[in-house]
Amino acid sequence: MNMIKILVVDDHHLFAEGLKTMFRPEDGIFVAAVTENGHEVPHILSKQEIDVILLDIDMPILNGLDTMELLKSKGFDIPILMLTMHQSIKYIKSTLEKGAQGYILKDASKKELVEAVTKTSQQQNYFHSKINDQVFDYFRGKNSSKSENQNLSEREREIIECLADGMNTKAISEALFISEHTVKTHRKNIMHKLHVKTSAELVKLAIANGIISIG
Amino acid sequence: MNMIKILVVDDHHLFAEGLKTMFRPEDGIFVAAVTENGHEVPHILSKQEIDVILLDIDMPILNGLDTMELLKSKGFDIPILMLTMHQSIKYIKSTLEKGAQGYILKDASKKELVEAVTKTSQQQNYFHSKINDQVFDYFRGKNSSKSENQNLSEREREIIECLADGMNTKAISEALFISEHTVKTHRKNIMHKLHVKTSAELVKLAIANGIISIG
DNA sequence: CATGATTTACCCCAAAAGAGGTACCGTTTC
DNA sequence: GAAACGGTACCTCTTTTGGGGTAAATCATG
Repeated sequence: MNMIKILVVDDHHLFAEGLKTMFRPEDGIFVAAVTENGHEVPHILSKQEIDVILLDIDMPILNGLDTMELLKSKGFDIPILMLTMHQSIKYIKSTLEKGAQGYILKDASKKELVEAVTKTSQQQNYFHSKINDQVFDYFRGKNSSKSENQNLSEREREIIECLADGMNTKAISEALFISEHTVKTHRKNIMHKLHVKTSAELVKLAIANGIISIG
Repeated sequence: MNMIKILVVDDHHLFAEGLKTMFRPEDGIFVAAVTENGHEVPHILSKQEIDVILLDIDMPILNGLDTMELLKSKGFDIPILMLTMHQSIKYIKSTLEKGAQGYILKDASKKELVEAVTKTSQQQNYFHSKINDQVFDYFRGKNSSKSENQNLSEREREIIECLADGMNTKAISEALFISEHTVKTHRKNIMHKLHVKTSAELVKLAIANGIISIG
């Protein structure tokens, strides 16, 4: 039986270190490489054979989604299993769109991870049961409130960022070199799109959905 | 040399599982027990000898801070090393106040963790270098802008949560059975305490500092 | 080139927010 | 028992928000 060679990309050293020692020969899985930086992945892939990439989403330098983008642009086509603590539909959706093979949570059991890695290596999809529920929920409510969350224009995102930074209409208009009327129109449109009643709620929703960051 | 017996309390099975296999005899550390539920800790402690508790903060059923509270109330006095991904001063402050022996991040190295556990078992304090910086920063700015971030009253936190949920003054007053005047007074006081100019900024800051959650 | 999305800008108007006060009543703490 | 704090409530006032419109210029893209 051939061992499945995996590459772990995770900025939590301890977690990656733990995975390394967790797999036993009888699991059929072997951690061939570990890195905490997405930028290093192409280099590793060019030097050694990897069957599955275990990819964390939250990473400081290059996050999981951007890492997938990088790999795609470099022509790599290795099955990717996202391993993360997030069950937000936003992340799940993004990873699926970018072509991830599977999605598993950090609170999964070892058995589930072994199954996930095995399936992924065979080009099969794997989704943690908790994730499945989320996905179903999402598609059930497809043409209701949540579908339009992401189609904000760049300008609209800018406005939200300004609002989150405590700027009022006048300040925003000066910062973006547009009239106060325009700022008001944007804010109005955004609030209508996202179905929120106040700027405060807008900021919370924007943070929750990753539209803006908390930096 | 006596092995240090540790109890790992973490809802991320994979992480806990990884720790279990990571420690080697030469590290002098041995994972004696693992649980994902803070409620089970007293029971485990009464059944077996534990030298150090490795405690995660984010847990669904009983979080790390409440677990510490529970242990204190039951009279247990075993050194606790907080193991978490958060570097927010809020968590650090809370854990210190509750008497944690140390604080280490999940992106630490194995070497650092071994050092942390060892020190903790000897009743010494351990703080990850990243944490140290945070703590110093905090005390440096003690009587400036950031000092009052955390001393919001429970009522004030409630008000922020309502604002983040898109409620206006009237809605909040009805939800909390107080007058609109009172809501305005609270909001005013909060904004003054946290030095923010708008409710939108307030929500962002509250989320960033863990005062409210994005649920 | 035509259609649609984006960005821009304006109108009116009611409601809410925000900045400045004061003040009373319980706790807790010194 | 006085002081400090938290929660409550009220006042006035100006500024801002948010809801309802309309509409032009620009950009993208089929």
